[in-house]
Amino acid sequence: MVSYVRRDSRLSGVLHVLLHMAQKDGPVTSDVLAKALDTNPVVIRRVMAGLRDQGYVHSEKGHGGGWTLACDLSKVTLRDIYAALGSPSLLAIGNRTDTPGCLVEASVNAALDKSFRSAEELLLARLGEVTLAALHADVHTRHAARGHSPRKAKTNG
Amino acid sequence: MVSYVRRDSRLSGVLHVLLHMAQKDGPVTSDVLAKALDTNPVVIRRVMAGLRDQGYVHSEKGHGGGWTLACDLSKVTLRDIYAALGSPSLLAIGNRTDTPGCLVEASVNAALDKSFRSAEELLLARLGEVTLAALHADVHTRHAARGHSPRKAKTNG
DNA sequence: TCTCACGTAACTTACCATGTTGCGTGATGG
DNA sequence: CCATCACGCAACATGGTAAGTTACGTGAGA
Repeated sequence: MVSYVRRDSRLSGVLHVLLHMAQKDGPVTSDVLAKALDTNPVVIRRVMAGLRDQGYVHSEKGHGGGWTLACDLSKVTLRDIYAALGSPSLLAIGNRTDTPGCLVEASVNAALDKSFRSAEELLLARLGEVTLAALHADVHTRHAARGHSPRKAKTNG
Repeated sequence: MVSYVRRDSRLSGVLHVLLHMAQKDGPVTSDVLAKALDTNPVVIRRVMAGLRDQGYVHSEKGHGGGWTLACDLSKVTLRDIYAALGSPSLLAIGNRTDTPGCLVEASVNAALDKSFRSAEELLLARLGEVTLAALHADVHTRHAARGHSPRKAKTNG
């Protein structure tokens, strides 16, 4: 009855991947993406599976294959991506029990749940305000601020 | 470099304990509290250590010993208790890396952090609005709604 | 047909709140 | 003074999950 939850960075990772894909013309292989994120290709495929199933990206096998964007970046928000990952738990703290047999605990649960829910709602709302296009534009802005030419970006890391 | 975090229910547990103590006149032993929370006395002592160090509760050894409240319930909020527990992580999702060597990741981090921070701030603010006294009153309200006499409460669970 | 790249299952690892055991300390009471 | 109680604390065990890894299968291109 103990719910575990590791600090989940899948959303962060997926966004990183999507933005890298947005900077490339052709398909990008899991291997290349894995190197960019300093991780394993299988991890990339695993985490991208949900996005593929929901049509945000497309994958192709064989020579010249890899991952390509299959959506309008200006119409997809971080909240959409979060949902595509299966809407994992947002909060790291929670109630001891969902079905308290004790009035005291029921009272505690009610008070905490109220706060928890409002925080979750706010977070989801904020994620819903940010489009992938906005993020992509931000990357270019940061590049310019670094004194580089916006195109032909070096995309290590 | 992977930050782990189990669904933390210490706040929930501590609040449960404090409210039970508020309903008793004398000291309450870790053993009694442990039975109420269906856990181990050592766990109670461990989680209460922070509260004791910060003066919210008092502990006494020997015969007739146990835990007693040492604060004004109307002046202590859930946020105070949360802080006394060491301000554990609130969010279950986070960035892959805190120090990105990649502009793309920096951009992702910035966007997510903004949302994360606002959610955390809201949650803390909400917790800061609820006093232990309010929770205690809520327990009595729930008791009355159950058709019991407010005093002499049965405090199982 | 060989290589590439994804698809997927199975296993391992890392991490940490919680559970548990054991021993020490101080206070009460006989 | 000694037995008992109750906290203090260190040390170890447990359990669950994201991420890492290995292995094998499938389909597409050269």
